[in-house]
Amino acid sequence: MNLRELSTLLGLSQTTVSRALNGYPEVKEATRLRVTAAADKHGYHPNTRARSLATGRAMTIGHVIPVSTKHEMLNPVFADFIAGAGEAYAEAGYDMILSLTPDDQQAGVYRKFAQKKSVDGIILHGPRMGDKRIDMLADLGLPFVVHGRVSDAAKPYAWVDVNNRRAFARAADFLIDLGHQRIALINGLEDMDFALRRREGFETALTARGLTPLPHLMASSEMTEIKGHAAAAAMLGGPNPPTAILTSSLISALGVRRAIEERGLTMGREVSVITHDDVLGYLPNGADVPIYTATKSSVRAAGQTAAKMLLDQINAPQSPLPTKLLEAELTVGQSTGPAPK
Amino acid sequence: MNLRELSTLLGLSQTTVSRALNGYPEVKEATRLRVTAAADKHGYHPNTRARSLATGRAMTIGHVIPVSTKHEMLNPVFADFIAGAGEAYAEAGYDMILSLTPDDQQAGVYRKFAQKKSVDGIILHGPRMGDKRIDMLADLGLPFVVHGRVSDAAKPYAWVDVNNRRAFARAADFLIDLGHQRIALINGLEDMDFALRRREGFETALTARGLTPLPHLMASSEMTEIKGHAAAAAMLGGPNPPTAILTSSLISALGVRRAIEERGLTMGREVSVITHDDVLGYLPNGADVPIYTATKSSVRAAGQTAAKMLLDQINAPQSPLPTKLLEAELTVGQSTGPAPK
DNA sequence: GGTGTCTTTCAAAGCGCTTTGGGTGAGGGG
DNA sequence: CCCCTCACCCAAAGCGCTTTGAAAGACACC
Repeated sequence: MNLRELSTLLGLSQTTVSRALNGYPEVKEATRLRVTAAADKHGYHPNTRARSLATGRAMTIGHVIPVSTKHEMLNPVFADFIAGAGEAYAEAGYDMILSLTPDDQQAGVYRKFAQKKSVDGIILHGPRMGDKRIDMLADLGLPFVVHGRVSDAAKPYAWVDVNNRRAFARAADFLIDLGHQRIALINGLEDMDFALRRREGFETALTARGLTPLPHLMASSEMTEIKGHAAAAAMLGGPNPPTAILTSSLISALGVRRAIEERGLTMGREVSVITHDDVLGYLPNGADVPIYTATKSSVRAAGQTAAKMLLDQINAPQSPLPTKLLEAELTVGQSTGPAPK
Repeated sequence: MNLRELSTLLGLSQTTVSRALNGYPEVKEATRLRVTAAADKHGYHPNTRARSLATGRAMTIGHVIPVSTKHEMLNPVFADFIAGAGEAYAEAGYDMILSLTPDDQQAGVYRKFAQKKSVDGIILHGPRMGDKRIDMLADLGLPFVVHGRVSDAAKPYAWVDVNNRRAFARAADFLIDLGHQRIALINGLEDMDFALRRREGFETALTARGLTPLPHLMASSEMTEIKGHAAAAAMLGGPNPPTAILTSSLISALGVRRAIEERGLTMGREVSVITHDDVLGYLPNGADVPIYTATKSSVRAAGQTAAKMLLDQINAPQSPLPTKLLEAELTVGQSTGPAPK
C-alpha cells in the first residue's frame, strides 16, 4: 500500500492524504479522520526512503562505534549507552544506524555519512586524547554530540560526560578520610580521555591532602577481570602494598577482589576497594546493600540525554552547543573500611 | 556534490556517469577511469535515499533487540553479536539499523520495517519458547535469520545456533567421567529457548549415565554475577551439596567461584565448575591457560555467519532456507578436577 | 448579481538516483 | 558506396513522497 493507492482508494488526491496524515491545517477534520482511519486499517506507513528524499531529513541518527584494531574489543558500555539513546529515538520517531568501525577508518565513515545523506546527526563514542574526529565533524556541518570529552579540541562541540575528575577525587578523599595512605589506582587505558581525567582527579586529591601518588601503585590497562586481577596481584605482592584500591570499572573490581582473596585477605578489611560503576544492566552492584563502594553514573541515562541533546541540535541548529556534565554519586558499600592500624 | 553536478562537471550525461560508477559494461574504460577519478577527488558518494528509492533496495539490515520490560536489561551478548554482523555488513556495503524494542511492541516494529521499506532483511534476537514473531515475519515476506531457535515454530525459518544440547551434554559427561555424582546446573532464564536446550542436554547426559537430575541442584535465573553467587551459595550451603556445577555464562561463573571461595573451598578441587563461554571480548577466560573449563562458542562469529546467511538470502530469495548449527568446543581449564573421594 | 474572503482540494514539480529505450558515429563486409 | 553491427553515450521516465501555487466551491456582504 502506497500513497497513490491509498488516495485513489479514498477518492482524494495524494496531496490531501499526505496533508491529512502529517497534521496540516488545510484539511477538514472530517476528511482527516476518514484518511487516518483508512491508513490505520491498511497499515499504511510512508516509505521512509521516498519521504526522506522529499523532505531532506533522514530521520536517522548514526552511531559510530570504534573497534580497536589492536584488541578487537568492544567496550561493553556501548550496549547500555545505545539502549538509553534508543529510547529517546524511538520516542521521537528516529531510527538509529550503527557503524562498527576500526580506529583507522573512522574519518572515512563520517565523510560518507555526510555525503550519502543517510543520517541527520552523529553520536561520537570513545574520544581519545587529541582526537581529530571532532574538528573533522565540525567541518562537515553535521550535528553531533560526543560521549565524553576531548581535552584539546580546537573547536567547541556538544558533549555529555561524567565528572570523572571529581568522582575520582571524591573517592580518593573518602579513602583518605578513612585513614588510608597507600592508595592505588587501577585505571583504564590512558589514551582514553576519561581515564586521564580520572587519574588527574585521583592525583589532585592525594596531593591536596599531602600524599604523593606513587608510580608503582598506578596501573593502566584494559578494563577486564583478568587485567584487574593481574594489576592488583602485582601491587599486593610487591613492596609497600596498597591498603586501598581505586578501580575504573566493576569488571576490573571483580578481578581485584579475586586477587585480594587469593592472598587470604578480606576486601573491606585489610584492603578497601572503590570502583567506578557504569550501572550496566547485566552487572548489578549488589541488590539491596551495595557490595562495592562505588562512584555511580548510569551510562544508559547518559545515552538518553546525549540523544535528546542531539535531536534538539537538529531541530534548532542555530542554538548554542549544549554540554552536560553528569555528577557521579558516591554510594558506600561493604568494600571499604578504615585503614588497618 | 550530486550526480548532476558531477556529470556536468565531466561533460557527460548522468546516465553515463552512473553506469561508469556502477560497473556497467557499456562505458569505455577510459571514461570510466575519468569518472571514478573525479568522483574520488570530489568525495562523491551517491545519496543513499535516492539510490534506494530508485533501486528498491535499502541496503540496510534491521536488528530488533528485545528489551525486557520486566528487568530493563540488555543481554550483553548482543554487543558482540552485532560486532560480528557489522563486519559482514561493512564488507558488503550494507548498513545496520538497530531497534531496541520492549517485548510487547515487537510485532509492530517488524510490520513497520516491512511497510516503510527501510530494511531488506532482519535478524531476530533472543527467541523464546513459542515465539510468535517467526510466523509473523514469514508472513511479511521479509527475509530474516534467527539467532537461536524456536522449538515449536509452525513454519520453517533460517537460523544460526549453538548446539546447546550437545555442549551441555558433553560438559556433564566430562564431569561424570571425572567421578562426579552430584552435578548442579545454574541455568539462564528458562523462557529463553537456548536455556531450555541446555537443560535438556544436561538431563539427558545424566540419565544416560544412570544419574537422576535433582531439582534442588537446578537453578534458573538471569545470568549475572549476583544471581550466580546466590544460586551457588544456596546449593553449597544446603543438604547434599554438589561437587560440580555447570553454569550458563562466564559472568555467573564469577559469582559461583565467589560462593565457593566464601566457604573456604577451592574451585577445581572440592568443587568443579564448567561454564558456557560466549567468548565476549571484554570478558576473556584466562589469557594463556584458560581458568575455567568451558564450552566455548564465539558469539561474534555467530553474528558474522548470521549476517552472511541473511545477505545470501536477500541476493537469492529462492534458495532454500539456510540453517547453521555451531558446535561448542570443550576446553579444559583449572576449574575442574576429579570428584573428591 | 458581482465581488471578495475563506476553506478545501488538486495538479504538478521536484528530491537524486537507476534504468529503459533509443540515437549517433565508427568500422567492416558486400 | 551502402548497409549493418558494435561501442559508446544520452534523454527521459519513474521510484513514492512532500510541497508549491492555483483552482474551485461556499459563503457573506453590499
